[in-house]
Formats: sequence, structure tokens, C-alpha cells
Amino acid sequence: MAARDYGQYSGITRAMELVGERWALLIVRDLLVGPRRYGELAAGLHRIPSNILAARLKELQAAGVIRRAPRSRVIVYELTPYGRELEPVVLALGAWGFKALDDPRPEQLITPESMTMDLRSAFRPDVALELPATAYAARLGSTELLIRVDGSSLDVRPGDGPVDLAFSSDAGIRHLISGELTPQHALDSGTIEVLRGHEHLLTRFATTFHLAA
Amino acid sequence: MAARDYGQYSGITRAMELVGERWALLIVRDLLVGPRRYGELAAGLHRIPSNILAARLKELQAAGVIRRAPRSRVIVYELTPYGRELEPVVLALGAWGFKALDDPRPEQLITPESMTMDLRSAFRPDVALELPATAYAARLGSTELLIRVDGSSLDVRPGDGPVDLAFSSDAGIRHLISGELTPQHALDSGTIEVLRGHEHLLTRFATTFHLAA
DNA sequence: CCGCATCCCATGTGATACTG
DNA sequence: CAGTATCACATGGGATGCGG
Repeated sequence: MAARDYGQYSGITRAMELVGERWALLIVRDLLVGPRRYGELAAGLHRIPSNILAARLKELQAAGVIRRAPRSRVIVYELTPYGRELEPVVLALGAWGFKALDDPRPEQLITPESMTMDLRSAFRPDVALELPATAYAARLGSTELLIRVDGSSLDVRPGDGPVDLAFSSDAGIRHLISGELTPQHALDSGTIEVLRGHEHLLTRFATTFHLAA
Repeated sequence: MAARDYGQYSGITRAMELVGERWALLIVRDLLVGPRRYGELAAGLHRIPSNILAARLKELQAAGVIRRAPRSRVIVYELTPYGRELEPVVLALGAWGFKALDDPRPEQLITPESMTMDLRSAFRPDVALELPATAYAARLGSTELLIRVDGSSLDVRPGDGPVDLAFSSDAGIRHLISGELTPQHALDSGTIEVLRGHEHLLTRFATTFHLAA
């Protein structure tokens, strides 16, 4: 149960002891989107065995990363302030791993939480600041997200609504975000289909969410 | 041998599949300091079993994170350009874990590589830019580092030399870096002993290397 | 000697079943 | 719904061997 230690006294080894075990940072990732119940975490990480989820939740509590909060008679897990300080770590990992994505295999799912954090990883606040506030609705597979960019702030949540640009896409959208695919090519190839709004807003999207190689 | 996957299509899960296994990011950390031979890696990560080190090196090569390079008739491992892009991840993890350090246990070692990366984690380029170029020599336990700050750039390497301030310290230096301890208190309590140079340069050190809580 | 490979055992993980 | 219990198995840890 105790996190095996590395026999070194350093910041990185300490971090690995606290959140380095399998699944731990994915739990943190999902909790960065918002507080979640046990069942919601299990659903978002659909391959995690329940005993492992239970074990990780205990370890992360002991490490001071998460806490159980009673919200209106149900138990939810949420990050502590210290746990929330893992956001730069998760975003950096997401940005790095995003570039190594290849075509999705059929059994690989996209959850609202994972897609939200991927968008946060790719978000460029400095670029967004120069652009007018814009709302997007994006659909990948079965997950629909409402993406609101206003100044340098980003808000992502599940669902749909009145937006400036609504589009659906397949996983090829990663090439748009990495700059390997122009918005026009993404449209021509059918990777992205605009449902509502002006196509030219896709360029704004691609500059707002961008991970250079 | 194949990294077990998480069944999700996202940047973070991809990253965890590539570098999420035990010891992997510590190997990356040490290689961020510079190319290393097999034996040097094994020495720097003194608790790693040799079979695990060999397995990780193969996996990291397959992942495109590291490569074997022949240097003057010996084999060294070094990061690929893509592997070097893990630096923000390692620094963020180091900065986060550093704050969770408590007193070192007797079996915990400080290696030149771990200390170098901890210093890089705490380095404030924007602060350093406003200060005159300064060279420090720091000793913690048996590791001696020569730390050169010039403008916004930082150079750390093992050894000693002519510096503006030379000091030795125990692990209590973490309180100086986190701001819980003033330079004066660090000196008074014996946590830090100035060997050469002016004591007031310790304040400069503490503002250059700082991790706010 | 360095750079691994092999062996064996302890531990962590995964799948499933089960309970308050 | 929120976990526990159980058991088979994969991985990690430590010692040792071995070829170039």
C-alpha cells in the first residue's frame, strides 16, 4: 500500500512517489475538470478495476492530493489546493503526449474529461487574448463539448448550445491542432464538418488551440 | 514488454503509456542533465535493478524518447529532440514534489543529477535577469555543484571552482528555497555554512532559486 | 570491467464476484 | 452506489551470471 520509494531525496522522486503510480495522474486529470463521484471516475476511466480505483483514491488522500467532500449527501472527490497545483504537470504531459498520438484504435475512447484537458493543453491564452470572444461546439465521437474562449480565459463543459461555430470531427483534428493540416484541408478531406456558423472561424479555432511540433 | 494501455485516446494517456512506467521519468531526468552511460545511469539511480534499467532503456528507445549514441568508442544514451521536450514535464513535477519533501531519511541519497534538476526546477529566469551574473558553489552531503547564473541562463555542473559564494548545506536548504526560512536564519541555525564569499549573496541565491508555496 | 540477461520471489495489478 | 474480497497473473526487485 505504501508507495515504494526510490531511495533519493529530490523533488521529482517525491512527486513520483506521490502520484507516480499507474492511473493516479489520470484520476487527477479528471478531477481537474471538476469534482467527481466514485462512479463517475470509474466511468471516465472505464478500464480501471474498482479495487485499483479504491486503492488510488486512498493513496491520493493520504498524499494530500485529493479529499472526500460531502456535497448534498453524496460523496464527491475533489482536488485539494495542493492537488490543483498538479495542473501544470498534467497540461505539460498532455501537450507532450498529444504529439505522439497516432490513429485511434477502435477500443480507445474519448471521454469529456480527457478531451477537455487535451483542449486545455493546447490552449494559447496569449493568442486568444488578441481575438474576439468566441464560443465553439465540438463533437468527437459521442462527446460533445461547449468551448467558450473569452480573452485569455477558457471554459469547457459538456453539452451544446448557441455558439459561433459548431463542428464535428474525427481524430484527424489532431493534425489541425498540430498545424500539419490547414483548416481548408480539414474541411475538404471531411475530417471536420461544420454544422453551424461560418467556416472561417475554424481558422480562429486552429490558432487558439495549437501545439507546435 | 509493451506498455499497457489505458483504453483512451488522449494526450495524457499517450504520455503515460510512453513514459508512465516506474523509473522511466527518472531516467529522463538524469538524461536531461546530459548523455550518460549505462553504468552512470545505474549509479545515479542506485536502487534500480539492472533488468529494469535495461528494459526501460529499450522501451524509451522504442518510444523515440532516447537513443543510443556512440561517443568515442563507448555507448551513451541521450535524449532525442522529442525526449528533450519532456523538460517542462520533469521541471513541473520536480517543482511540485519539492514542496512535499520532508526531512530526508538516512538511506535517501542526493545525486548530482537530481540536485541539478531540482535547482533547475526552482530557477527563476525572470528574477535572475535583473541580477548581476553570479557563480555559486554548493555542497549537499557528498555532491558538489558549480552553479553559474548569467542573465536568464543557468548552468549547473559537478565540481567546484572560483565562485562568488561557496556554501555547504543540509537538507534544510529546502526551507530557504520555499521561503520558509530567511537567509539569516539559515546561517544562524547552521543549516547553511558559508565557506567563501560574502554572506549577503545568499539572499541573491534565495531569490534566484525560489519555489513559492 | 561494462553492459546487459537470467532466475526467482515479492508485490502490484486486473478481472470478476460480492457486500453494506 | 461505493466500495471489498478473492485469485490469477504481470511486473518489479535483488542476486547472480556471462559475453564482449
